[in-house]
Amino acid sequence: MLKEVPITNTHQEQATLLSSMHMLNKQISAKFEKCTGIGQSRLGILHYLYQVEEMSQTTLQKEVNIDHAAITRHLKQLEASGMVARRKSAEDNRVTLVCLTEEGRSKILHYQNEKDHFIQQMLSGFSKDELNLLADMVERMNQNISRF
Amino acid sequence: MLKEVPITNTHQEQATLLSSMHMLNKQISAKFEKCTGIGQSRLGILHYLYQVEEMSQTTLQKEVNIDHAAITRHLKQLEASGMVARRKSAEDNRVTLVCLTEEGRSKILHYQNEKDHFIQQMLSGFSKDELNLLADMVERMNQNISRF
DNA sequence: ATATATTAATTGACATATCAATCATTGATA
DNA sequence: TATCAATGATTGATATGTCAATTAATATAT
Repeated sequence: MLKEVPITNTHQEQATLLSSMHMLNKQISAKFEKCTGIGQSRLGILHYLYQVEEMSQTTLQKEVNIDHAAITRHLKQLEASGMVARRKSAEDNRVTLVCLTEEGRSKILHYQNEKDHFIQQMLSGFSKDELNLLADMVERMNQNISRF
Repeated sequence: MLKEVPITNTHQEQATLLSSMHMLNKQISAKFEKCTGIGQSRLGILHYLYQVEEMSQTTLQKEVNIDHAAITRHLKQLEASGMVARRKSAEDNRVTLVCLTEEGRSKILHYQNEKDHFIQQMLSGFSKDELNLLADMVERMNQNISRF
């Protein structure tokens, strides 16, 4: 009659899992920034800019999946720190085109290295199968809650 | 000479995984609050208070692993909304003791139900083995970055 | 052609988190 | 016991994110 785990514990375990994921994410955010010197979102923006010559803010916004307002503010700061340059589009005066500066292009390599190192540490001890399954589960959780 | 995956792709896949986890977490935060009507941290605070008669803010802070300042602000709002009550400790006038009000104690049941429902949805299609492995991997990632 | 819609970007108001500084109280010590 | 250190809570400054309202430019429709 005994299953592996009483049904009443399942709820508790899953709640604990959610809580653990929440805490893990907070840890990751904090440590990522500490190790790399830049936040995940900010580096994500730079990452997309790196792969392209120029990009409108809206395109960028859709790629990195951050609010319009947040993009504007990130880019302002990145511009102020000399990492990116912005200019109005000639064809459509509403759009602002963004690109990495030379300085930004060289600095991002350093950030990427730190990021890779961070990830290596975070995932050390994980087998290839585990990583695949983890990616799969993350994807499925995303799917499951995307309907709401 | 061919391994399963060229080494250069591993970095990219892991970076994608990190990014997916980041996005998942943002999704979870948003949808959780939408579904339950309260944020994860806030409900976490109530959850700990539920299991106990009274608690000092510092004890609570350590349990939920949120900054002192954030705790103070959460509790102020929870007090304003009638969910919790606070009083100074007689033995030590520095400490503030917190407890759920009757109203808070009854409302939390509703929140917990919504939360359980949310989690069920999020984890639907996950086998017991998968859940165990996921919990294990989350724990290991946490361990791996705790040193930094 | 002019009024109306839509689109891109910005700004303001708000929520939540952190860190650093401060205040009040208590404990320890010289 | 008078001083100094440690502790609990609060507050202020700052960072990042959201949503809603606004502004400017372009597209559409009558």
